[in-house]
Amino acid sequence: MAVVPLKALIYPSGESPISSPLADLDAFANAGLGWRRVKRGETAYLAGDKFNAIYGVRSGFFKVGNVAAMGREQVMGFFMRGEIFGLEGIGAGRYDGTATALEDSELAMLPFALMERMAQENPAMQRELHAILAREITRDHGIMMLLGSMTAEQRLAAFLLNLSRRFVRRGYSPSEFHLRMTREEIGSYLGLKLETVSRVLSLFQKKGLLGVQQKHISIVDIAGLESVYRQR
Amino acid sequence: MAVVPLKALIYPSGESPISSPLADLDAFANAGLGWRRVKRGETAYLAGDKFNAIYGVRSGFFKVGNVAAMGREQVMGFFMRGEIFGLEGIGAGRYDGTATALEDSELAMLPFALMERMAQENPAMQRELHAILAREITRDHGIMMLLGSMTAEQRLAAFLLNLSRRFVRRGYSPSEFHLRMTREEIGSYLGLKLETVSRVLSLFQKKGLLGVQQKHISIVDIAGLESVYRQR
DNA sequence: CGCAGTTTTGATTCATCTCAATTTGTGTGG
DNA sequence: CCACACAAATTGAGATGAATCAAAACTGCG
Repeated sequence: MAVVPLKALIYPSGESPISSPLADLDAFANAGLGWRRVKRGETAYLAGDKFNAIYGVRSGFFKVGNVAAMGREQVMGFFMRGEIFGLEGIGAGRYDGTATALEDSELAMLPFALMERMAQENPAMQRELHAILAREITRDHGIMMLLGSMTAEQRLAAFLLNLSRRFVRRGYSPSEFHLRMTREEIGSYLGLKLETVSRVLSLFQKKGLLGVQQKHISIVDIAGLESVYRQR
Repeated sequence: MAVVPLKALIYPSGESPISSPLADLDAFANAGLGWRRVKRGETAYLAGDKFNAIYGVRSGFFKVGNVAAMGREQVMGFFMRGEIFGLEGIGAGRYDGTATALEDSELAMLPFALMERMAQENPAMQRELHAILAREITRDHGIMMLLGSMTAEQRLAAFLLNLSRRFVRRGYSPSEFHLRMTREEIGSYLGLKLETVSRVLSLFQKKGLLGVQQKHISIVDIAGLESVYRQR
């Protein structure tokens, strides 16, 4: 049996944007694991769907959001190439959010039952799985921090710095990028209204921290952004 | 070897306030697992400590908080008997919060390496472990929802209803309880200032939803609270 | 190439914060 | 057991950051 590291299941070819202790594993290569194309605007799963797999982004960009009781959407996360989403489903056995592609994308499906079985037999795979879950917990705590105690400016600064770091790890420019999501989606993610997001972006531009051209962002002064984030 | 369900490690005697598919497992009983008394105001661990175990509350009440950069504390969670905390440590190998007892308490220490080893050999234990991690993710998402899109009144209502549900599961009254934490800690958890917490509590009282006597809360109108929570 | 969806910007309102004073409760030592 | 001191909670008044409502400008999709 061929030994296939997890990363190879997510990334098309040899590349490994994410550094993590990768498990040697074989079953995936054969097993029901599939790849799936999802076009912009289409969904990988809907809130309420039965949970069976987590997803790795091979290419493209996703949002996972939760349409709560009364129409208002809450975006729980954005995911780019090499990142994994769908973990919110594990608890209840159903996804509690809807995953929507923000651009034409490719997904690797990682059936959870299979992952569990493999983790059972392979300590490295187990570590990998726990790392994935732990990363999600850490990520969520960071967001709680943001939402619980930061101003609109700090939230936006943190958001942009976080995006920048993630882009850079994937080999893109840290300072020039294209937002795939609308102001409304950013706002939902950060607990702000779209007008506020727009205003703060304009403010940052006026302060000389950013260049903003609709969805094109260029970070002019990273240190400045960081100090906005830390201020107070 | 005696077969000991996980719950028995957390609860002193036979009782099982939490319903979950419990693993049959033995190693714990013998292994390095320990119990620990923590007095009110003392800590189970500090932010930055090396992560080695997660904790089950056998009795008492804990808060886990994160003193970010500039003095301002952010409370990430409150934990009562039968609940498990310390999971934030798994990701980085260090706890990123400080766990403080809000009353004299007893903790069960669950060494994580041991749990992983056991999960490796015992599918039921593995399921248990994943359930613990998944529950934390679900919990965090709920809090993100709160913080991202709810008013002060809705947050307080959700908080009280959540406490009530948790108390009831442990065999306490759903409508009469004693808050172990200060208004400031509640506020930090909910992304509000202590004065706001106090005001909203007073408002609820005036509306006839609650009786408030400092830390004694009696929920007079659960349905009313629920409708506050859902309103809009 | 036109139009719907998105973004920007302005004016105003409102919820929550901040600052401040008072009351109430709690733990400690005489 | 009482009294004192300190911490926690309540309440008020005013300031403020973000939301809301509204209009105009942009733009990229079909």
